[in-house]
Amino acid sequence: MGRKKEISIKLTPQRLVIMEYLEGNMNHPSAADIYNAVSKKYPTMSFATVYNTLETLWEKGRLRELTIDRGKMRFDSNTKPHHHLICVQCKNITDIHRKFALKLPEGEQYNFDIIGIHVDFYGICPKCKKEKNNNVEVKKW
Amino acid sequence: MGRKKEISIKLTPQRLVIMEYLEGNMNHPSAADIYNAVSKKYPTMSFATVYNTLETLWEKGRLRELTIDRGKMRFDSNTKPHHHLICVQCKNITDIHRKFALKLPEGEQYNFDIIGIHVDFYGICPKCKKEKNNNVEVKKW
DNA sequence: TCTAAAGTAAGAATAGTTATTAATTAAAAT
DNA sequence: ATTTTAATTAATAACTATTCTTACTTTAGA
Repeated sequence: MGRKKEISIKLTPQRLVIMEYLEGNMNHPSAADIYNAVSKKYPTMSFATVYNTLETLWEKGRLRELTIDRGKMRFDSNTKPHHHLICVQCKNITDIHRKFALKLPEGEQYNFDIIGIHVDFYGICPKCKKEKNNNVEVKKW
Repeated sequence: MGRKKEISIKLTPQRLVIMEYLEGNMNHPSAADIYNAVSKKYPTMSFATVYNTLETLWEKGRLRELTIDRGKMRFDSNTKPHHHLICVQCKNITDIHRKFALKLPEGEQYNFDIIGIHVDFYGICPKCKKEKNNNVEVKKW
């Protein structure tokens, strides 16, 4: 009935809570973000289950993994092809749903089977621009 | 005299060995790759020194950090603006020096100060295409 | 209802990176 | 050239994110 049925994974309470949290979430949360949020609703939730569920959803193509932060995965429940605008200071990520016409150059070495293209725009977001001392760490991106 | 002098960091034997290894290196090595390679020439090299040097070079704008692999940094000594073509299977990274004309959509939420744009093409490289069982892990990217 | 397969929770293990500290060294200042 | 001092190194401990292990539990289907 519900949209959730469409994906062929066993529906457990834990998975439903996680999927509910992710659905329409535009914050590109980390595994810890997800764990912290869902354990409020489901206090016995374990970190392993968060990771297991993320892995499963991703295998089913329901999730994109983002490697934006140094050493910390972030997850994007928006699986429509889109690009990202990343604030190098606060690490917030904004979705960009424009389509860019990008073609690889010709050449032997580029003879890949392309399966995806991601454009990352890096910059300082309006909020961080306003704050003082905002250039202390700007070089770090 | 040499090009190395231009950057304003103390020149130590350790740093020179690391810089020499990185110069013109197109392999986008990880910290471990670098450590393994340079400790052959300089056996007392410590991992901490590799990380310290990478940090310093990056602060001086002499290095780009790539977050391609899950949980492992890779480093790019080519600081000219360029893009990447990534094999989702063997994780090799090919540089693309074409320039793409990319503009952010109009809109309040996109009012960033843009400081960089990176395009990542994902695909299967020619070498991996030839190999058998090459779709075992293809979904994992 | 029973069974087999799959999922969960807790915590141990691992990998990559960062932090700490005492000893060493490079570059600047005599 | 020697001294000074401030930065760098090496060893290793600590930390963080993620994966693995295991015993127990639950789900879905026969």
